[in-house]
Amino acid sequence: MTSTPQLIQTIRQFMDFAMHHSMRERAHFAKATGLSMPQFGILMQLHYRGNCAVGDISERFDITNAAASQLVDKLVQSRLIQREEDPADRRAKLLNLTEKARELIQQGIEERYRWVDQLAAKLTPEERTKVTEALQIMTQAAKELETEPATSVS
Amino acid sequence: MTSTPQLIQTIRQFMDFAMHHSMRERAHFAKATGLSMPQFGILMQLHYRGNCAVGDISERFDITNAAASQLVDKLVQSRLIQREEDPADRRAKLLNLTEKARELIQQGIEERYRWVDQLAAKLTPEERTKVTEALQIMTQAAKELETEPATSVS
DNA sequence: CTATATAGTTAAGCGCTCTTAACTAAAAAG
DNA sequence: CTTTTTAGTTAAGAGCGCTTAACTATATAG
Repeated sequence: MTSTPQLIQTIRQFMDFAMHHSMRERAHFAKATGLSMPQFGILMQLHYRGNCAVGDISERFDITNAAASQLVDKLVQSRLIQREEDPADRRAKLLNLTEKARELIQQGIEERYRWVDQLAAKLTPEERTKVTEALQIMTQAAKELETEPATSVS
Repeated sequence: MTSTPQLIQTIRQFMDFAMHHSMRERAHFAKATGLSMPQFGILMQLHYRGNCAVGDISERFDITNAAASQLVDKLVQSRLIQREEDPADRRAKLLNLTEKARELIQQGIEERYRWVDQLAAKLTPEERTKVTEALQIMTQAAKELETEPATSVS
């Protein structure tokens, strides 16, 4: 248990940089597309988690069904979401991204990761090897954490 | 230029995890304290960048002076910001966090980094060494990027 | 079949942020 | 000293997201 404080400090510092850039790019993208943050969030959920129902959105963002329905409706009117009846349960709706939305999101992702590309370009081959290995370790640990119940800190 | 695609993929993947957690904790904190996202952002700016004027806020968040003034005013009424005349330029105002705000922010930071602590706790001593070294490399690269003019990707 | 629970929509109303426009007051320029 | 620029505030009004409440329609339980 020797270098833990330094480790934590190092992770926090890098995450501050990463967060700072991601937030700014996210805000910039939302502004450029005219999407509000909640609308943007819904598109990202559909992109990463796949098609879902209105209730999944209200659950994920901790808002009422009414609010989710209204947000979805605006995205439908903007031709970014397709809303159709679920044949298996005709009360429910199936939400899909339109092609227009997919293109938009792809742009957003590329913009968001431009910083990562610039960062990677600055590293030497030796550094790249080290960083790749270390972040794979971190990602693995993150995945494990996600599947565990919440635990207390050491 | 051998392993760059894998490197970039690895960085992106980890950043996705980190962003996901940071965003959720940020939203949770804002909700718990009753602060809106813009209000929270202003407090964070004052925390990280130190005291500043109203104009600095409007510039940073790309809003008008009027909007910044109104947001600040609400934070002043909530006793989270102290607003006093700048003796060097009596048109300007000096904005400071109150003690109440500092305590609040400290809680927020701890909450936001709980994930980091859990992550660090999962690593072996050997992994800790590797991760520390790699993230120091990345942070250094990020710092260098920040001071450079915007560059195109290789 | 009837009663109840579930999925979603709609409308009214509140609070928030934001903008524009008009304003005060101080600083800088002529 | 007068003019112009700068920093900030205030007010009116638009737009958005959210909630509650009332509603429709489908599915499920008794």
